[in-house]
Amino acid sequence: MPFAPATPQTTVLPEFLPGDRLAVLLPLPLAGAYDYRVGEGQRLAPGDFVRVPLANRQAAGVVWGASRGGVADARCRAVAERLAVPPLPEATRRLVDWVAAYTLAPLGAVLKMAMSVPSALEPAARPELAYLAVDPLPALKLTAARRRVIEAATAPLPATELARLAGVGVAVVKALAQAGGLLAVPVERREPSRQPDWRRAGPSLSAEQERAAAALRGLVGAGYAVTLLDGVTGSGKTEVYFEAVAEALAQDRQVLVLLPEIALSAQWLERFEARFGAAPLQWHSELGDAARRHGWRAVAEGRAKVVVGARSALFLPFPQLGLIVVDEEHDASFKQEEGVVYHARDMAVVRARLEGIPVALASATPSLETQINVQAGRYARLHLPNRHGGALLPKVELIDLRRHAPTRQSWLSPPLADALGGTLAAGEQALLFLNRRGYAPLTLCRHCGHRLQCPHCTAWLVDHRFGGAGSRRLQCHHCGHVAAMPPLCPECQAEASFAACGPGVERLAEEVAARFPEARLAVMASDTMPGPRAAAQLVERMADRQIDILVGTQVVAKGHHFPFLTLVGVIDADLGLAGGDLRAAERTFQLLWQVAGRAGRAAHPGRVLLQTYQPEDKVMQALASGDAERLYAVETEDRRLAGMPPFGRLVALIVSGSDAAAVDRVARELARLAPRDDTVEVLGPAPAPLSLLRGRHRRRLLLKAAKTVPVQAVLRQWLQRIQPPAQVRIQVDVDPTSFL
DNA sequence: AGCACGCCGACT
DNA sequence: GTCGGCGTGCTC
Repeated sequence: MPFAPATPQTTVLPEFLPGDRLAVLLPLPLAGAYDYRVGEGQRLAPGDFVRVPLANRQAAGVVWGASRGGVADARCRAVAERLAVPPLPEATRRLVDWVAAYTLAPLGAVLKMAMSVPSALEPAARPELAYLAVDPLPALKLTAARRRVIEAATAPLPATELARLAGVGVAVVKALAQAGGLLAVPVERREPSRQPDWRRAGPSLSAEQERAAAALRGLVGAGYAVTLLDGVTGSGKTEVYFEAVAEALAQDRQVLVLLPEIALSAQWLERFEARFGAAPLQWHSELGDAARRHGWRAVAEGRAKVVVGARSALFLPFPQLGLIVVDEEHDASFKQEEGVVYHARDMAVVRARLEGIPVALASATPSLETQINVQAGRYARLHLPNRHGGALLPKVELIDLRRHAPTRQSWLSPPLADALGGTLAAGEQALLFLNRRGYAPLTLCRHCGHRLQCPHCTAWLVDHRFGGAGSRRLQCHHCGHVAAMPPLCPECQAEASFAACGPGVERLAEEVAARFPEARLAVMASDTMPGPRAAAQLVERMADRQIDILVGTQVVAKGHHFPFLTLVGVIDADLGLAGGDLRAAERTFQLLWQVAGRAGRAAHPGRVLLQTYQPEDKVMQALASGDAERLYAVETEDRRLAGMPPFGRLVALIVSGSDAAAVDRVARELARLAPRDDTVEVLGPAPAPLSLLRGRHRRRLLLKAAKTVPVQAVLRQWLQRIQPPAQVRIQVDVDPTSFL
């Protein structure tokens, strides 16, 4: 876990005057800032956005501070101009510095995340003009075309629309306006959207919720604090942290709510609007350019009061941040694995510390790291042990697949099939969970055993039969490679010899449809829903009881509320346990517990059936008994004994490139140059489990160190001693959470 | 990230 | 004989 050093919050900004040298950081993968001279008539301060000359072009950057020298006067060029945008706030700049130092990412690459909308720095586009006929019409040459334009221009219209209406070219409209026949008026700016209103009455909270809400409210405005909001599914965590949001708004501060991308659901937004009477600003990867530009500026100018977004929202330039909430804090998608490798939950804690504000981490299944921070007294904990409205937690039962084996090419064990039949007969809904997209994860030749593999990755091609296009195809889930099913086995040329092995959600749905032909069935997976709207529609149909059985991957687990769902069946509870991942047990528990929590949220008690080959496993036992504490205690002890995070530190180095031999050379060289002392241990190199990914060969090294070791300094020294050829890349992953 | 510089294949 | 492919290297 990263900890930001305590530092004073206020600094007197030095001003830079013409002729002074200063450092400008550019959003490019450069290790540090470049020196520039302040131009004539300019006054600049740290944080100012500026345009500077760079080689034969110009680039936007941020004044980072005083010059660090070392560049000849002749090479030092002048700042072109200061951009008309509020300066990047000091806390945001320090976050950029901190994240770069912690992750070993180039400083400029981190700045790029805070400058994610280049067009937002440009001066506002001049307002669009609308044209209206001048009345009375001045004397001018009126052609037939012009007359039609005058007749159409009874109300202000944009030029293109007016031209279309009059059946003329835009040139006619423009010329007529020039001649004085049309009056140009700026189009009225889109009405500023309504602001969330904290004065609205909140929902009635239970005594338990009110206690937690009061505690969180009390932290807003009182400095840095980390609080775990730990509440069972359906306990109303969201409503509790909304009260802290209301308090921050009352203090006229901004709020950032981070959610896993997938959980940015219509249902969450509905709840927010119900509480505050207006939508928050949404920030996610599918935003269009105009929305991004508007959003970035609204944050920078302090107009956006509440921002809800996926991890990248953490780097928005809030000038008045008063509260951060990280919902579903245990979720693995907060870890960014590409480019700048960082964990948004951990960096949110850092940001809160740098801003001097509280951060709330919410989850029904908190990560082990966070729980250990609570035990160590670093984080406070607010616990909501009961479901809101008295709903009962579902009963979790294990189905031992060794005793209740499904028949061949079937995935529903007799007890689960019986339960499904009963649920349908009672007119209730069921959810079948299988965390595998497509029809079958593996296709092999019955004659020679050849397996269909991705040409660019160490991965099987997944058979998709009922995908969007309707046609059958093979797909790699790592690189997106798509291929048709070959007519012959590429190895032995046998005809029609392919056999699908194992189930995906599509195949499971096929079986369910065959067994329960009368049931209304839907499949929910990230690839069966082209966007958040499709997901919302499906959730709505489910809530409307237009679906009897929903078959889904992990996208069903996140933030959806299905009031009439009473049965959850987990097809392969063991799926996440294989592979020796440090967090396999914890993650499997979190995912399945979250899936189980979909059942029985309203008046009906729910039932959860887990199909497993290892019912005696500690994870299965924890799920069946609901005793998470014991599982976490065992996991904590295991990690402590092994010196694993958070009791020790890990850094992964991934060496990759298209030339396997070159990659191997660099990986071996790294190992040879590895730091040798008794505080660190270097393991590897070893081929990565995904030893080929997107056409790049990959080798891994792992540095394991005691918690007190300054791993960044160790790594910097280590990496300084090696100069890999350009085609070979060394990626550093501090605190890795994935070991692929 | 851009953008130029620099060495090897298919065209006017 | 040129146009152009993208590998490599630099930008205060």
